[in-house]
Amino acid sequence: MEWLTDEQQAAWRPFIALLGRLPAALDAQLQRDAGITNFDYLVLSGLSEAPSRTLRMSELAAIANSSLSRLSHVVTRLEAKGWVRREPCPGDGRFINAVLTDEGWQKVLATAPGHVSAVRELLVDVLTKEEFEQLGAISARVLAAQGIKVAIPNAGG
Amino acid sequence: MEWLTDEQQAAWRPFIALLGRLPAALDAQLQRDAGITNFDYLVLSGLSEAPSRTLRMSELAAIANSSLSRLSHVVTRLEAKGWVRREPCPGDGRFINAVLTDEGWQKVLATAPGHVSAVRELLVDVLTKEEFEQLGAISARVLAAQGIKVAIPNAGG
DNA sequence: GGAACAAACTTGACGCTTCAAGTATAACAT
DNA sequence: ATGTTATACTTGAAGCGTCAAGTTTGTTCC
Repeated sequence: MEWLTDEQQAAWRPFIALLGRLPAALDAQLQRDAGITNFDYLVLSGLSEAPSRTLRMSELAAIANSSLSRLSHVVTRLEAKGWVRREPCPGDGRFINAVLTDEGWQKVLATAPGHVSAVRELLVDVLTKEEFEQLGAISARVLAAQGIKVAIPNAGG
Repeated sequence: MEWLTDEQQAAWRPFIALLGRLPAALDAQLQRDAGITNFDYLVLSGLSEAPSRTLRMSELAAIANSSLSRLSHVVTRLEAKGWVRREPCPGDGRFINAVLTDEGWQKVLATAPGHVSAVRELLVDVLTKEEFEQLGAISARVLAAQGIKVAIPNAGG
């Protein structure tokens, strides 16, 4: 085998540190201010942007970068809090629609500003416009290599 | 408040997807081939690179981007597997040294090649040299804004 | 149209992470 | 020298994620 070159390590180390720390920092803000996890937020905000605030479990799992199993557990918790409800899909009994309730919508509205601020403070505002775009492009490329395409709203895609 | 612009979202979405998926992919390889988590590996390899394969718990926590609590639990498990042992520090009774055992060293040797291959396949090889360096520089910058400095071996730092 | 297969989702158990609290040692103040 | 505060770490419980199985509903293929 061959470990990474010094140059590669100089890039790898900061990146893996970021991978470890940024999610923790984002989670900390959401937990403190809204009592939810980053993943909860991803699920709620994913639903909030969908037509009729409704998505099939499997679609929602793709948006939240999650296994169905994980999503199922989380939706059970979110349902218990009254933010989401499940509805069987009339056409095909295998599908389950997750629907954001009005209370869930209110939760998203209440939570978004603080979360957006955290994203800005931790990431967006410490980078130049070009750097942030590069970060996005690089991320998209890594995901594309795994066959994953990320949906971007308002991007004609 | 103000949500992100379309341009910013076009960068943010792929990035957060990467944040969700890459650790899972790395964990999957390590779990399958070595029965350990990414975090376990970070701890073991961190020790393997330290002088005398020994680090104080708090230093190791910094290297592994972890809380002391999390590290303490993990070291307990790694100790049970015979890969790490704890030693009180003679000079200052508050410090505890974590020491990589010979078995732990062997585990690192056995695990590293597969892990490195995964890192290459998932990340390094799908990017150009320039992109990978940019990714490292951007990561370092984001961390620096939090006051975090990442140690790079063989970099005169 | 009935049996085999597949797809979508759920469930339970186990392991890991986090949080709050606790212990033990050292440094500091008076 | 003694009480106070700070540092380094541990511990237990509660919550979350993962994995392997299980359930239910559709599809396919003679």
